[in-house]
Amino acid sequence: MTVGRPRKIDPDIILENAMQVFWEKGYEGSSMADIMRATGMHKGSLYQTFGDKKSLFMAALERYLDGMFVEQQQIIKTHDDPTAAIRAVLFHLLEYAHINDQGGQQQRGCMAVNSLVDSAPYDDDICQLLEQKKQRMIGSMVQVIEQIQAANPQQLTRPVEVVTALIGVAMEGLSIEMKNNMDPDMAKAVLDQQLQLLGI
Amino acid sequence: MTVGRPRKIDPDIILENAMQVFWEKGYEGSSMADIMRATGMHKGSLYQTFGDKKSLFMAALERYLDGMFVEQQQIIKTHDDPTAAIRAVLFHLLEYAHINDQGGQQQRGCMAVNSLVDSAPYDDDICQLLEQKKQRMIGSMVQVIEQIQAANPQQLTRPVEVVTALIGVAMEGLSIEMKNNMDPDMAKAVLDQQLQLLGI
DNA sequence: TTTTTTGTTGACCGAGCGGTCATAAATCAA
DNA sequence: TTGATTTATGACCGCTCGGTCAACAAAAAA
Repeated sequence: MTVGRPRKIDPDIILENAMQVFWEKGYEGSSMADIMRATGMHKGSLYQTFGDKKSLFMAALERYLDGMFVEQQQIIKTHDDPTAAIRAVLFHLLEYAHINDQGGQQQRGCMAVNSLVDSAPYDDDICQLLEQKKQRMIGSMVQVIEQIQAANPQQLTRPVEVVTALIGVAMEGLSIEMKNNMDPDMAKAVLDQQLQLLGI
Repeated sequence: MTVGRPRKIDPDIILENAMQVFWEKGYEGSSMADIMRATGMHKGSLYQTFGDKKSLFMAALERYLDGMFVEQQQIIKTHDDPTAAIRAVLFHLLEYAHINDQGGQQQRGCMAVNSLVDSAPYDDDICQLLEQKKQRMIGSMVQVIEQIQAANPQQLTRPVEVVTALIGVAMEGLSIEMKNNMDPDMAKAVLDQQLQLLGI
């Protein structure tokens, strides 16, 4: 076994709880006191484990993005029909933005989109992290869309880049609307319309 | 003339400068010191004139929204063709989000969309103000869209509410993308594609 | 048991925050 | 000139913030 006093709490659980706080309140809006409350750790330990607030935030954001990506890959894997796969992924994303298990009355939206507005513009590191993970997600979406095109060439009349751009923009818009209490069913209906327009 | 010491600066100019700060940095990100610097007023005067920080922010936000609305009405008035009118309004909105005359290297996005993410979720008053102004804007857009439908019934295959929802979501998404340095020409291209999809 | 290593704790720090207020300054009315 | 009225100023206040650190606790190694 390793030398020294053992950890009281698994750092992964700490990160998960910290992520929930950042997701709900944003970077600036979350104080270290909030995170202490949510994690049960004292600030000294948090700083020793994660460095500073920004590093903790970026670790939490990466956890969020990676967790989401894994879920998406699983969804894609469980669908044979690529159209069904992409729809399932996007509707799952909406569900993700809707849930708020911190007990707040407000919906949380997508943590990535939230960060895009309130953190990324003021920090290049966060900006880069988001861009990198976004490219990864677009990459896997492109694969699925190309499957659709291969199976049914006349279904999609527009280039893949246009389709992904329009989907991305719509998802970001919906995340914001949901954060401002758009009815989740309404959000799903809007997404459905957008996908119909695109032929998906 | 009125009794008492005259104002050093027109409150309207103060509000304009304060708005620029809030637009660029958001509500939480703007300190009263920032606003003092931008307006040339000392905090005592600001508090006497506007009450508190939130009231100042709401006044600035309302100024932004009303200014934008007036510009939109003018654009609509100068176009006979309703399709051209609605396109002009939306492309003008993109231009509006792109300009950054504070000298920052970052684009500002739309102040309303920014507020939707970083202020509205935590304050009912701001939320209400944004909702009210949004309804006003949707109202005037509905009028134009109904003109399109009246002139050419088979151009728009979907209900007005669906069209406005899809446009709104796309504009919000584009505002975020532009805030994260999407090329303005790219943003225009995406908007053009979205409008083509809708038959506008 | 003693030493070494690692994790935990909470008091403490300087800085910046939003907001207040007594005082000074600038105008008009008398 | 004097007093009333309004605006401008900046020192000041209490609070919260992110971050530090020396003392303490718990385990393995000696």
